[in-house]
Amino acid sequence: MTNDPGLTTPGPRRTGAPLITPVKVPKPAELFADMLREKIFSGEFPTGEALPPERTLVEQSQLSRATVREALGVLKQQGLLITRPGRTGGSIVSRPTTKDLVGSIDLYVQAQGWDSDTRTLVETREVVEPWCAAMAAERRSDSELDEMRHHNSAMEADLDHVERYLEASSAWHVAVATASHNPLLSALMHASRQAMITGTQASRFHRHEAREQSWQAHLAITEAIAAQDAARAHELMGGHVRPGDGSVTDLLGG
Amino acid sequence: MTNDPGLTTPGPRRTGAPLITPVKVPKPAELFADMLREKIFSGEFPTGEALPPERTLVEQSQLSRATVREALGVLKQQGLLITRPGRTGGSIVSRPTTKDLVGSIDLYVQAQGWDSDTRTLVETREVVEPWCAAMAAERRSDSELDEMRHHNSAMEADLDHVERYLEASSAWHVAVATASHNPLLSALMHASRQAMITGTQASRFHRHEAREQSWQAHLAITEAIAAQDAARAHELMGGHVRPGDGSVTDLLGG
DNA sequence: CGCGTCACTTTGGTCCGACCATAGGACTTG
DNA sequence: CAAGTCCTATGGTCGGACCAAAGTGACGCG
Repeated sequence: MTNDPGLTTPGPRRTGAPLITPVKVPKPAELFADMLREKIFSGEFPTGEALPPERTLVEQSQLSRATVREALGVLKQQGLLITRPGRTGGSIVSRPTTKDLVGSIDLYVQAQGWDSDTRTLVETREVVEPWCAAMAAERRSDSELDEMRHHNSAMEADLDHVERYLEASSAWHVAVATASHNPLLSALMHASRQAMITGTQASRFHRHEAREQSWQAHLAITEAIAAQDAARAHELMGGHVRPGDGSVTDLLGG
Repeated sequence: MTNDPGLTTPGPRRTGAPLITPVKVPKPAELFADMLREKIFSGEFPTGEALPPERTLVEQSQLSRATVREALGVLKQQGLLITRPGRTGGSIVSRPTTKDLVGSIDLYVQAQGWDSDTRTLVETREVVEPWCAAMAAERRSDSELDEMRHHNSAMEADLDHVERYLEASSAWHVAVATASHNPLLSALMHASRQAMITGTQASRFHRHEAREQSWQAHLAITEAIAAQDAARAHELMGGHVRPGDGSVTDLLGG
Protein backbone atom coordinates (compact mmCIF):
# COMPACT_ATOMS: atom_id res chain seq x y z
CA MET A 1 0.00 0.00 0.00
CA THR A 2 2.54 2.49 1.02
CA ASN A 3 4.74 1.25 -1.81
CA ASP A 4 5.04 2.77 -5.22
CA PRO A 5 4.11 -0.11 -7.50
CA GLY A 6 4.69 1.51 -10.84
CA LEU A 7 7.41 1.39 -13.46
CA THR A 8 10.07 -1.26 -13.35
CA THR A 9 9.25 -2.93 -10.10
CA PRO A 10 10.79 -4.93 -8.61
CA GLY A 11 14.00 -3.60 -10.11
CA PRO A 12 16.98 -3.54 -7.75
CA ARG A 13 17.64 -0.23 -5.97
CA ARG A 14 20.69 1.54 -7.27
CA THR A 15 22.91 1.47 -4.24
CA GLY A 16 26.43 2.82 -3.89
CA ALA A 17 25.47 5.89 -5.88
CA PRO A 18 27.76 8.98 -5.81
CA LEU A 19 26.92 9.86 -2.17
CA ILE A 20 23.45 11.11 -1.40
CA THR A 21 23.15 13.82 1.19
CA PRO A 22 20.50 13.11 3.82
CA VAL A 23 17.35 14.71 2.54
CA LYS A 24 16.04 17.39 4.84
CA VAL A 25 12.35 16.96 5.47
CA PRO A 26 11.08 20.20 7.01
CA LYS A 27 8.03 19.97 9.21
CA PRO A 28 5.06 22.15 8.31
CA ALA A 29 5.06 23.94 11.65
CA GLU A 30 8.71 24.92 11.29
CA LEU A 31 8.21 26.10 7.74
CA PHE A 32 5.29 28.25 8.72
CA ALA A 33 7.13 29.65 11.72
CA ASP A 34 10.10 30.56 9.53
CA MET A 35 7.78 32.17 7.02
CA LEU A 36 6.08 34.29 9.66
CA ARG A 37 9.40 35.25 11.24
CA GLU A 38 10.64 36.34 7.85
CA LYS A 39 7.59 38.51 7.32
CA ILE A 40 8.06 40.02 10.75
CA PHE A 41 11.71 40.85 10.18
CA SER A 42 11.01 42.22 6.71
CA GLY A 43 8.53 44.63 8.19
CA GLU A 44 5.54 43.12 6.44
CA PHE A 45 4.07 42.65 9.90
CA PRO A 46 5.22 45.78 11.73
CA THR A 47 5.98 45.74 15.43
CA GLY A 48 2.92 46.50 17.47
CA GLU A 49 0.50 45.39 14.80
CA ALA A 50 -1.65 42.28 15.16
CA LEU A 51 -1.30 39.21 12.98
CA PRO A 52 -4.43 37.90 11.29
CA PRO A 53 -6.56 35.69 13.56
CA GLU A 54 -5.54 32.08 13.84
CA ARG A 55 -8.54 30.86 11.88
CA THR A 56 -7.68 33.23 9.05
CA LEU A 57 -4.10 31.99 9.02
CA VAL A 58 -5.48 28.46 8.89
CA GLU A 59 -7.41 29.02 5.69
CA GLN A 60 -4.62 31.10 4.16
CA SER A 61 -1.90 28.58 4.91
CA GLN A 62 -4.05 25.52 4.18
CA LEU A 63 -2.77 24.03 7.42
CA SER A 64 -4.63 22.80 10.44
CA ARG A 65 -5.16 25.05 13.40
CA ALA A 66 -2.93 22.85 15.55
CA THR A 67 0.00 23.37 13.19
CA VAL A 68 -0.63 27.10 12.94
CA ARG A 69 -0.80 27.33 16.70
CA GLU A 70 2.45 25.41 17.04
CA ALA A 71 4.19 27.86 14.73
CA LEU A 72 2.75 30.80 16.64
CA GLY A 73 3.88 29.14 19.85
CA VAL A 74 7.45 29.01 18.61
CA LEU A 75 7.45 32.71 17.80
CA LYS A 76 5.81 33.43 21.12
CA GLN A 77 8.62 31.55 22.87
CA GLN A 78 11.15 33.58 20.96
CA GLY A 79 9.58 36.80 22.16
CA LEU A 80 8.44 37.84 18.70
CA LEU A 81 4.75 37.60 19.53
CA ILE A 82 2.59 38.25 22.52
CA THR A 83 -0.99 37.00 22.49
CA ARG A 84 -4.03 38.25 24.31
CA PRO A 85 -7.40 36.54 24.46
CA GLY A 86 -10.69 38.28 24.04
CA ARG A 87 -12.39 40.00 21.18
CA THR A 88 -9.75 42.57 20.29
CA GLY A 89 -7.03 40.11 21.19
CA GLY A 90 -4.74 38.29 18.83
CA SER A 91 -1.05 37.86 18.17
CA ILE A 92 0.70 41.20 18.47
CA VAL A 93 4.10 41.44 16.82
CA SER A 94 6.77 42.27 19.37
CA ARG A 95 10.53 42.17 19.92
CA PRO A 96 12.44 39.96 22.32
CA THR A 97 13.14 41.88 25.49
CA THR A 98 16.30 41.93 27.54
CA LYS A 99 14.38 39.83 30.00
CA ASP A 100 13.88 37.16 27.35
CA LEU A 101 17.62 37.11 26.69
CA VAL A 102 18.42 36.95 30.37
CA GLY A 103 16.02 34.05 30.68
CA SER A 104 17.79 32.14 27.93
CA ILE A 105 21.22 32.69 29.42
CA ASP A 106 20.00 31.85 32.89
CA LEU A 107 18.40 28.64 31.67
CA TYR A 108 21.57 27.69 29.87
CA VAL A 109 23.76 28.27 32.89
CA GLN A 110 21.32 26.61 35.23
CA ALA A 111 21.05 23.53 33.04
CA GLN A 112 24.80 23.02 32.88
CA GLY A 113 24.88 22.33 36.59
CA TRP A 114 26.09 24.85 39.08
CA ASP A 115 29.06 22.89 40.38
CA SER A 116 31.03 22.87 37.19
CA ASP A 117 30.24 26.40 36.18
CA THR A 118 30.74 28.65 39.14
CA ARG A 119 34.14 29.55 37.74
CA THR A 120 32.55 30.48 34.43
CA LEU A 121 30.14 32.86 36.11
CA VAL A 122 32.78 34.50 38.26
CA GLU A 123 35.08 34.96 35.31
CA THR A 124 32.35 36.40 33.16
CA ARG A 125 31.53 39.01 35.74
CA GLU A 126 35.19 39.85 36.19
CA VAL A 127 35.45 40.54 32.49
CA VAL A 128 32.16 42.25 31.86
CA GLU A 129 31.41 44.37 34.90
CA PRO A 130 34.42 46.69 34.81
CA TRP A 131 33.66 47.56 31.21
CA CYS A 132 30.01 48.10 32.04
CA ALA A 133 31.15 50.53 34.70
CA ALA A 134 33.42 52.33 32.25
CA MET A 135 30.69 52.66 29.64
CA ALA A 136 28.25 53.77 32.29
CA ALA A 137 30.67 56.52 33.27
CA GLU A 138 30.70 57.80 29.73
CA ARG A 139 27.04 57.45 28.88
CA ARG A 140 24.99 57.61 32.06
CA SER A 141 22.05 59.93 32.15
CA ASP A 142 21.37 61.96 35.25
CA SER A 143 18.31 59.90 36.09
CA GLU A 144 20.34 56.70 35.84
CA LEU A 145 22.90 58.21 38.19
CA ASP A 146 20.09 59.09 40.57
CA GLU A 147 18.96 55.50 40.56
CA MET A 148 22.43 54.22 41.47
CA ARG A 149 22.61 56.67 44.33
CA HIS A 150 19.17 55.63 45.45
CA HIS A 151 20.32 52.01 45.69
CA ASN A 152 23.47 53.13 47.48
CA SER A 153 21.28 54.73 50.10
CA ALA A 154 19.19 51.60 50.37
CA MET A 155 22.33 49.54 50.93
CA GLU A 156 23.49 51.85 53.68
CA ALA A 157 20.10 51.68 55.34
CA ASP A 158 20.03 47.89 55.17
CA LEU A 159 23.55 47.16 56.31
CA ASP A 160 22.07 45.00 59.08
CA HIS A 161 19.50 43.24 56.92
CA VAL A 162 21.35 40.71 54.78
CA GLU A 163 18.60 39.86 52.32
CA ARG A 164 17.54 43.41 51.66
CA TYR A 165 21.16 44.47 51.42
CA LEU A 166 21.84 41.88 48.75
CA GLU A 167 18.71 42.93 46.94
CA ALA A 168 19.77 46.57 46.91
CA SER A 169 23.27 45.59 45.83
CA SER A 170 21.86 43.58 42.98
CA ALA A 171 19.68 46.49 41.92
CA TRP A 172 22.71 48.75 41.96
CA HIS A 173 24.69 46.43 39.70
CA VAL A 174 21.76 46.19 37.34
CA ALA A 175 21.49 49.96 37.28
CA VAL A 176 25.16 50.26 36.37
CA ALA A 177 24.79 47.69 33.62
CA THR A 178 21.73 49.45 32.25
CA ALA A 179 23.54 52.78 32.25
CA SER A 180 26.23 51.24 30.06
CA HIS A 181 23.68 51.37 27.22
CA ASN A 182 25.07 48.10 25.88
CA PRO A 183 22.17 45.65 26.04
CA LEU A 184 24.30 42.62 25.24
CA LEU A 185 26.85 43.09 28.00
CA SER A 186 24.10 44.26 30.29
CA ALA A 187 22.06 41.13 29.72
CA LEU A 188 25.08 38.91 30.14
CA MET A 189 25.99 40.54 33.42
CA HIS A 190 22.40 40.46 34.59
CA ALA A 191 22.06 36.80 33.72
CA SER A 192 25.31 35.65 35.28
CA ARG A 193 24.37 37.45 38.46
CA GLN A 194 20.88 35.94 38.39
CA ALA A 195 22.31 32.49 37.82
CA MET A 196 24.64 32.85 40.78
CA ILE A 197 21.78 33.88 43.02
CA THR A 198 19.53 31.01 42.02
CA GLY A 199 22.51 28.68 42.16
CA THR A 200 23.54 29.41 45.68
CA GLN A 201 20.76 29.89 48.14
CA ALA A 202 21.61 33.57 48.44
CA SER A 203 24.26 33.13 51.05
CA ARG A 204 22.92 34.02 54.47
CA PHE A 205 26.43 33.82 55.90
CA HIS A 206 27.81 37.25 55.49
CA ARG A 207 29.65 39.47 57.93
CA HIS A 208 28.64 42.99 58.68
CA GLU A 209 32.11 44.37 58.01
CA ALA A 210 32.08 42.73 54.59
CA ARG A 211 28.88 44.48 53.75
CA GLU A 212 30.20 47.80 54.97
CA GLN A 213 33.33 47.38 52.93
CA SER A 214 31.42 46.43 49.80
CA TRP A 215 29.03 49.31 50.32
CA GLN A 216 31.96 51.72 50.38
CA ALA A 217 33.19 50.19 47.14
CA HIS A 218 29.82 50.67 45.50
CA LEU A 219 29.79 54.26 46.65
CA ALA A 220 33.21 54.96 45.21
CA ILE A 221 32.27 53.48 41.87
CA THR A 222 29.08 55.49 41.76
CA GLU A 223 31.08 58.64 42.33
CA ALA A 224 33.49 57.74 39.55
CA ILE A 225 30.50 57.24 37.26
CA ALA A 226 29.08 60.54 38.45
CA ALA A 227 32.35 62.24 37.54
CA GLN A 228 32.26 60.40 34.20
CA ASP A 229 35.72 59.03 34.95
CA ALA A 230 35.59 55.84 32.87
CA ALA A 231 39.11 54.66 33.65
CA ARG A 232 38.62 54.95 37.39
CA ALA A 233 35.18 53.32 37.27
CA HIS A 234 36.70 50.43 35.35
CA GLU A 235 39.57 50.04 37.76
CA LEU A 236 37.44 50.23 40.87
CA MET A 237 34.89 47.75 39.56
CA GLY A 238 37.67 45.37 38.64
CA GLY A 239 39.05 45.43 42.13
CA HIS A 240 35.58 45.23 43.60
CA VAL A 241 34.36 42.27 41.62
CA ARG A 242 37.51 40.21 41.77
CA PRO A 243 37.18 38.12 44.91
CA GLY A 244 40.05 38.12 47.38
CA ASP A 245 39.58 34.57 48.51
CA GLY A 246 37.54 33.28 45.65
CA SER A 247 34.49 32.78 47.81
CA VAL A 248 31.22 33.00 45.99
CA THR A 249 29.44 34.89 48.70
CA ASP A 250 31.85 37.76 48.53
CA LEU A 251 31.11 38.12 44.90
CA LEU A 252 27.40 37.94 45.45
CA GLY A 253 27.43 40.60 48.09
CA GLY A 254 29.74 42.75 46.04
CA MET B 1 -25.13 35.35 34.25
CA THR B 2 -21.59 36.18 34.90
CA ASN B 3 -22.73 38.24 37.85
CA ASP B 4 -23.22 37.08 41.39
CA PRO B 5 -26.89 37.82 41.91
CA GLY B 6 -27.09 36.99 45.54
CA LEU B 7 -27.04 39.04 48.68
CA THR B 8 -27.59 42.73 48.51
CA THR B 9 -27.84 43.26 44.79
CA PRO B 10 -27.86 45.74 43.24
CA GLY B 11 -25.82 47.29 45.99
CA PRO B 12 -22.95 49.49 44.83
CA ARG B 13 -19.60 47.72 44.44
CA ARG B 14 -17.23 48.54 47.19
CA THR B 15 -14.66 50.49 45.27
CA GLY B 16 -11.50 51.94 46.67
CA ALA B 17 -11.08 48.78 48.71
CA PRO B 18 -7.69 48.01 50.33
CA LEU B 19 -6.03 47.36 46.95
CA ILE B 20 -6.43 43.99 45.28
CA THR B 21 -3.41 42.60 43.49
CA PRO B 22 -4.18 41.33 39.98
CA VAL B 23 -4.90 37.63 40.31
CA LYS B 24 -2.46 35.49 38.39
CA VAL B 25 -4.18 32.91 36.23
CA PRO B 26 -1.68 30.26 35.22
CA LYS B 27 -2.47 28.40 32.04
CA PRO B 28 -2.44 24.59 32.19
CA ALA B 29 0.23 24.26 29.54
CA GLU B 30 2.60 26.57 31.42
CA LEU B 31 1.98 24.80 34.68
CA PHE B 32 2.72 21.44 33.16
CA ALA B 33 5.82 22.75 31.41
CA ASP B 34 7.11 24.20 34.69
CA MET B 35 6.37 20.93 36.43
CA LEU B 36 8.28 18.91 33.88
CA ARG B 37 11.19 21.37 33.87
CA GLU B 38 11.36 21.07 37.62
CA LYS B 39 11.48 17.28 37.43
CA ILE B 40 14.21 17.50 34.83
CA PHE B 41 16.36 19.86 36.88
CA SER B 42 15.81 17.83 40.03
CA GLY B 43 17.16 14.78 38.28
CA GLU B 44 13.91 12.88 38.44
CA PHE B 45 14.16 12.64 34.66
CA PRO B 46 17.90 12.18 34.09
CA THR B 47 19.61 13.56 31.03
CA GLY B 48 19.57 11.07 28.20
CA GLU B 49 16.55 9.23 29.49
CA ALA B 50 13.20 9.32 27.72
CA LEU B 51 10.09 10.87 29.17
CA PRO B 52 6.95 8.76 29.28
CA PRO B 53 5.07 8.72 25.96
CA GLU B 54 2.72 11.62 25.33
CA ARG B 55 -0.37 9.47 25.74
CA THR B 56 0.85 8.28 29.11
CA LEU B 57 1.50 11.85 30.19
CA VAL B 58 -2.01 12.68 29.05
CA GLU B 59 -3.66 10.17 31.33
CA GLN B 60 -1.29 10.94 34.20
CA SER B 61 -1.78 14.70 34.00
CA GLN B 62 -5.50 14.52 33.22
CA LEU B 63 -4.90 17.05 30.46
CA SER B 64 -5.61 16.86 26.77
CA ARG B 65 -2.94 15.77 24.40
CA ALA B 66 -2.85 19.24 22.82
CA THR B 67 -1.97 20.80 26.16
CA VAL B 68 0.62 18.17 26.93
CA ARG B 69 2.16 18.66 23.52
CA GLU B 70 2.26 22.42 24.00
CA ALA B 71 4.15 21.98 27.24
CA LEU B 72 6.57 19.57 25.59
CA GLY B 73 6.97 22.05 22.76
CA VAL B 74 8.05 24.76 25.18
CA LEU B 75 10.71 22.51 26.69
CA LYS B 76 11.79 21.47 23.23
CA GLN B 77 12.23 25.12 22.30
CA GLN B 78 14.33 25.64 25.40
CA GLY B 79 16.62 22.81 24.41
CA LEU B 80 15.63 20.61 27.32
CA LEU B 81 14.04 17.95 25.14
CA ILE B 82 14.67 16.44 21.76
CA THR B 83 11.99 14.27 20.21
CA ARG B 84 12.24 11.48 17.70
CA PRO B 85 9.35 9.70 16.01
CA GLY B 86 9.11 6.01 15.55
CA ARG B 87 8.69 3.10 17.87
CA THR B 88 11.69 3.64 20.13
CA GLY B 89 11.27 7.39 19.81
CA GLY B 90 9.94 9.76 22.42
CA SER B 91 11.06 12.85 24.27
CA ILE B 92 14.66 12.46 25.36
CA VAL B 93 15.82 14.73 28.17
CA SER B 94 18.68 16.93 27.02
CA ARG B 95 20.56 20.10 27.91
CA PRO B 96 20.55 23.38 25.99
CA THR B 97 23.61 23.50 23.78
CA THR B 98 25.89 26.43 23.14
CA LYS B 99 24.25 26.58 19.75
CA ASP B 100 20.88 27.15 21.41
CA LEU B 101 22.33 30.01 23.39
CA VAL B 102 23.97 31.51 20.34
CA GLY B 103 20.64 31.28 18.56
CA SER B 104 18.89 33.21 21.32
CA ILE B 105 21.50 35.94 21.38
CA ASP B 106 21.57 36.15 17.61
CA LEU B 107 17.80 36.43 17.44
CA TYR B 108 17.82 39.14 20.07
CA VAL B 109 20.45 41.19 18.29
CA GLN B 110 18.86 40.63 14.92
CA ALA B 111 15.45 41.70 16.16
CA GLN B 112 16.71 44.97 17.59
CA GLY B 113 17.60 46.15 14.13
CA TRP B 114 21.14 46.19 12.87
CA ASP B 115 21.47 49.94 12.39
CA SER B 116 21.12 50.87 16.01
CA ASP B 117 23.21 48.06 17.38
CA THR B 118 26.38 47.79 15.37
CA ARG B 119 28.13 49.74 18.11
CA THR B 120 26.90 47.26 20.68
CA LEU B 121 28.33 44.35 18.76
CA VAL B 122 31.68 45.98 18.15
CA GLU B 123 31.99 46.97 21.78
CA THR B 124 31.08 43.53 22.99
CA ARG B 125 33.77 41.94 20.90
CA GLU B 126 36.31 44.50 22.05
CA VAL B 127 35.57 43.55 25.62
CA VAL B 128 35.17 39.82 25.30
CA GLU B 129 37.69 38.67 22.72
CA PRO B 130 40.90 39.78 24.42
CA TRP B 131 39.90 37.92 27.55
CA CYS B 132 38.95 34.87 25.56
CA ALA B 133 42.43 34.96 24.09
CA ALA B 134 44.01 35.28 27.52
CA MET B 135 42.02 32.36 28.91
CA ALA B 136 42.77 30.33 25.85
CA ALA B 137 46.48 30.93 26.42
CA GLU B 138 46.18 29.52 29.90
CA ARG B 139 43.89 26.59 29.21
CA ARG B 140 44.27 25.53 25.61
CA SER B 141 44.80 21.88 24.90
CA ASP B 142 47.28 20.83 22.24
CA SER B 143 44.52 19.72 19.92
CA GLU B 144 42.80 23.08 20.26
CA LEU B 145 46.07 24.76 19.40
CA ASP B 146 46.38 22.52 16.39
CA GLU B 147 42.98 23.62 15.22
CA MET B 148 43.89 27.29 15.45
CA ARG B 149 47.03 26.67 13.42
CA HIS B 150 45.02 24.73 10.91
CA HIS B 151 42.73 27.72 10.40
CA ASN B 152 45.77 29.98 10.18
CA SER B 153 47.02 27.88 7.30
CA ALA B 154 43.64 28.00 5.63
CA MET B 155 43.65 31.78 5.90
CA GLU B 156 47.06 32.00 4.32
CA ALA B 157 45.98 29.71 1.51
CA ASP B 158 42.84 31.74 0.87
CA LEU B 159 44.31 35.22 0.99
CA ASP B 160 42.94 35.81 -2.49
CA HIS B 161 39.53 34.29 -1.88
CA VAL B 162 37.55 36.74 0.21
CA GLU B 163 34.67 34.54 1.24
CA ARG B 164 36.76 31.54 2.19
CA TYR B 165 39.23 33.79 3.96
CA LEU B 166 36.46 35.25 6.09
CA GLU B 167 35.16 31.77 6.77
CA ALA B 168 38.56 30.57 7.95
CA SER B 169 39.01 33.69 10.02
CA SER B 170 35.68 33.12 11.65
CA ALA B 171 36.58 29.53 12.40
CA TRP B 172 39.84 30.70 13.98
CA HIS B 173 38.03 33.11 16.27
CA VAL B 174 35.58 30.42 17.26
CA ALA B 175 38.46 28.08 18.00
CA VAL B 176 40.07 30.65 20.26
CA ALA B 177 36.80 31.24 22.07
CA THR B 178 36.28 27.52 22.52
CA ALA B 179 39.78 27.10 23.89
CA SER B 180 38.98 29.67 26.56
CA HIS B 181 36.82 26.98 28.20
CA ASN B 182 34.34 29.61 29.24
CA PRO B 183 31.09 28.70 27.50
CA LEU B 184 29.32 31.95 28.38
CA LEU B 185 31.93 34.29 26.96
CA SER B 186 32.46 31.91 24.10
CA ALA B 187 28.79 31.90 23.19
CA LEU B 188 28.57 35.66 23.49
CA MET B 189 31.53 36.14 21.21
CA HIS B 190 30.24 33.54 18.78
CA ALA B 191 26.82 35.16 18.70
CA SER B 192 28.00 38.72 18.26
CA ARG B 193 30.19 37.61 15.41
CA GLN B 194 27.33 35.65 13.86
CA ALA B 195 25.02 38.63 14.20
CA MET B 196 27.51 40.88 12.45
CA ILE B 197 27.85 38.46 9.58
CA THR B 198 24.12 38.07 9.03
CA GLY B 199 23.70 41.80 9.52
CA THR B 200 26.13 42.93 6.90
CA GLN B 201 26.16 40.97 3.71
CA ALA B 202 29.61 39.62 4.54
CA SER B 203 31.48 42.54 3.10
CA ARG B 204 32.87 41.70 -0.29
CA PHE B 205 34.83 44.93 -0.34
CA HIS B 206 38.07 44.02 1.29
CA ARG B 207 41.59 44.79 0.23
CA HIS B 208 44.23 42.14 -0.10
CA GLU B 209 46.69 44.02 2.10
CA ALA B 210 44.06 44.20 4.83
CA ARG B 211 43.68 40.44 4.76
CA GLU B 212 47.43 39.93 4.84
CA GLN B 213 47.76 42.25 7.78
CA SER B 214 44.93 40.60 9.68
CA TRP B 215 46.35 37.17 8.93
CA GLN B 216 49.66 38.21 10.46
CA ALA B 217 47.78 39.37 13.52
CA HIS B 218 46.00 36.05 13.84
CA LEU B 219 49.29 34.25 13.54
CA ALA B 220 50.91 36.31 16.27
CA ILE B 221 48.00 35.70 18.63
CA THR B 222 48.11 31.98 17.95
CA GLU B 223 51.78 31.95 18.84
CA ALA B 224 51.11 33.83 22.08
CA ILE B 225 48.49 31.23 22.92
CA ALA B 226 50.92 28.49 21.99
CA ALA B 227 53.47 29.99 24.39
CA GLN B 228 50.69 30.25 26.99
CA ASP B 229 51.45 33.95 27.34
CA ALA B 230 48.06 35.19 28.51
CA ALA B 231 49.03 38.84 28.88
CA ARG B 232 50.43 39.06 25.38
CA ALA B 233 47.49 37.19 23.86
CA HIS B 234 45.15 39.63 25.56
CA GLU B 235 47.07 42.65 24.38
CA LEU B 236 47.40 41.47 20.81
CA MET B 237 43.75 40.54 20.52
CA GLY B 238 42.76 43.91 21.92
CA GLY B 239 44.77 45.72 19.29
CA HIS B 240 43.54 43.35 16.61
CA VAL B 241 39.87 43.62 17.33
CA ARG B 242 39.74 47.36 17.94
CA PRO B 243 39.07 48.87 14.54
CA GLY B 244 41.30 51.68 13.38
CA ASP B 245 38.62 53.53 11.47
CA GLY B 246 35.56 51.99 13.03
CA SER B 247 34.57 50.24 9.85
CA VAL B 248 32.58 47.10 10.32
CA THR B 249 34.28 45.18 7.57
CA ASP B 250 37.65 45.50 9.19
CA LEU B 251 36.24 43.95 12.29
CA LEU B 252 34.62 41.14 10.36
CA GLY B 253 37.80 40.26 8.57
CA GLY B 254 39.79 40.48 11.76
C1' DC C 1 18.59 -23.44 8.11
C1' DG C 2 19.24 -18.57 6.61
C1' DC C 3 17.49 -14.51 5.19
C1' DG C 4 14.55 -11.32 3.22
C1' DT C 5 9.72 -9.70 3.41
C1' DC C 6 5.79 -8.20 5.38
C1' DA C 7 2.42 -7.25 8.88
C1' DC C 8 2.09 -5.39 13.44
C1' DT C 9 2.92 -2.32 17.17
C1' DT C 10 4.41 1.79 19.42
C1' DT C 11 5.57 6.39 19.08
C1' DG C 12 5.38 11.32 17.68
C1' DG C 13 3.02 14.49 14.02
C1' DT C 14 -1.11 16.26 11.87
C1' DC C 15 -5.82 17.10 11.17
C1' DC C 16 -10.74 17.98 12.32
C1' DG C 17 -14.58 19.62 14.80
C1' DA C 18 -16.38 21.14 18.95
C1' DC C 19 -16.70 23.73 23.13
C1' DC C 20 -14.91 27.01 26.84
C1' DA C 21 -13.10 31.63 28.58
C1' DT C 22 -12.32 36.26 27.67
C1' DA C 23 -13.26 40.79 26.43
C1' DG C 24 -14.89 44.32 23.58
C1' DG C 25 -19.12 46.18 21.17
C1' DA C 26 -23.97 46.56 20.10
C1' DC C 27 -28.35 46.39 21.86
C1' DT C 28 -32.06 46.93 25.11
C1' DT C 29 -34.37 49.07 28.77
C1' DG C 30 -35.60 51.88 32.63
C1' DC D 1 -28.86 59.09 28.67
C1' DA D 2 -26.94 55.53 31.68
C1' DA D 3 -26.59 50.98 33.14
C1' DG D 4 -27.13 46.46 32.45
C1' DT D 5 -27.61 42.54 29.02
C1' DC D 6 -26.69 39.90 25.06
C1' DC D 7 -23.82 39.07 20.99
C1' DT D 8 -19.68 38.03 18.76
C1' DA D 9 -14.84 37.55 17.59
C1' DT D 10 -10.71 35.71 19.43
C1' DG D 11 -7.37 32.66 21.72
C1' DG D 12 -7.28 28.28 24.72
C1' DT D 13 -8.63 23.52 25.58
C1' DC D 14 -10.50 19.20 24.55
C1' DG D 15 -11.40 14.51 22.39
C1' DG D 16 -10.91 11.60 18.75
C1' DA D 17 -9.16 10.14 14.49
C1' DC D 18 -5.70 9.24 11.13
C1' DC D 19 -0.83 9.61 9.11
C1' DA D 20 4.24 8.79 9.26
C1' DA D 21 8.31 6.80 11.19
C1' DA D 22 10.77 2.99 13.01
C1' DG D 23 11.68 -1.17 15.58
C1' DT D 24 9.94 -6.34 16.29
C1' DG D 25 8.84 -10.57 15.17
C1' DA D 26 6.34 -14.01 12.49
C1' DC D 27 6.19 -15.99 8.05
C1' DG D 28 7.62 -18.02 3.87
C1' DC D 29 10.71 -19.08 0.26
C1' DG D 30 15.01 -20.73 -1.44
